[in-house]
Amino acid sequence: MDARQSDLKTKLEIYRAQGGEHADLANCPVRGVMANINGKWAPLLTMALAERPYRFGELRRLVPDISQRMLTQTLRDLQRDGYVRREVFPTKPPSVEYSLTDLGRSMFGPLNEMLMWASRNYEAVRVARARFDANEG
Amino acid sequence: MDARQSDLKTKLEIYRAQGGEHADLANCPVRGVMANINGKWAPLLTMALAERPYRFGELRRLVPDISQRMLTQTLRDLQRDGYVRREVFPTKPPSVEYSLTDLGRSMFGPLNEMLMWASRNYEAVRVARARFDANEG
DNA sequence: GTAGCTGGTTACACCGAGGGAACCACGGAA
DNA sequence: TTCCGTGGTTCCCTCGGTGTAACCAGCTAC
Repeated sequence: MDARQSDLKTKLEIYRAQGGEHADLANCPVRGVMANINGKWAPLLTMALAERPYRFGELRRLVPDISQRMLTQTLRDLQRDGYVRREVFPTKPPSVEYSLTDLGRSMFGPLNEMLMWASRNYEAVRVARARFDANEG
Repeated sequence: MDARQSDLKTKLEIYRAQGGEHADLANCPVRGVMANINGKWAPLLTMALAERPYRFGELRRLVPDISQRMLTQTLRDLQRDGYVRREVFPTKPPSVEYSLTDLGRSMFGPLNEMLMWASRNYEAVRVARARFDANEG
């Protein structure tokens, strides 16, 4: 009936129709991609690797408040999704270098725009939060 | 020493220097902004409101698998950060309309680019995951 | 011999995001 | 009178993301 109204609505209906019975929005494939991109440390590590390749220990020293466990796990998740390439060099002791793939660099484009938006506007958000909280109590 | 190397490194040092003692990267203000943007339902609701204003019940019917609790909470978080405006109309029964603010529309730009990237590339990510998992077991 | 660096893995605990269901007040309709 | 629709709120519970600490193998330097 109303063309403007049916935009997102029909998108959602199409998505549900494609996916069959279990096509709830909670399991949308876009969500599955976003989840790994937006982990607690993934954006920061992606930023670092977008600049140049880093070795494991270098990343560890660059970001001191990440635990070794989460550094390993986040890098593995990024590697699994195809954003990061892991290369082992037979030095003594063996060293491991992480670098962005083409897919990773492609992903970093929009991610970086989000991050830059946040760093430009976090002050406005802080003000909005303060005003909201003031009108509460 | 090496100009290329010092890029992110010096940024992080500057950030730590600004923030004093408690300036760990885990509490970076950019993180605080990103957290509310990347909630489970926030991107979907922002997409809906970027299209046109919606009433509470409309959003509820548009996204059936969100619980009423999370719809209320997510909308309130978005409102608190200044992305969403909440207006009550004295109809019978009273209705509540949610719409994007200018800040919200500004935020939706880069968010939408991330979402579009994900919807263009989730197949590549799925393939990368499958290959990674195959080389594991 | 003992300590330290390389890059991990594993067991354990915590806590906060999110889900489910019940409840609320108000008014209209059958 | 009872039910439904409006837009919430509150309690309780689960689960997964994250942190802490200990442990591992191999080689080097003191």
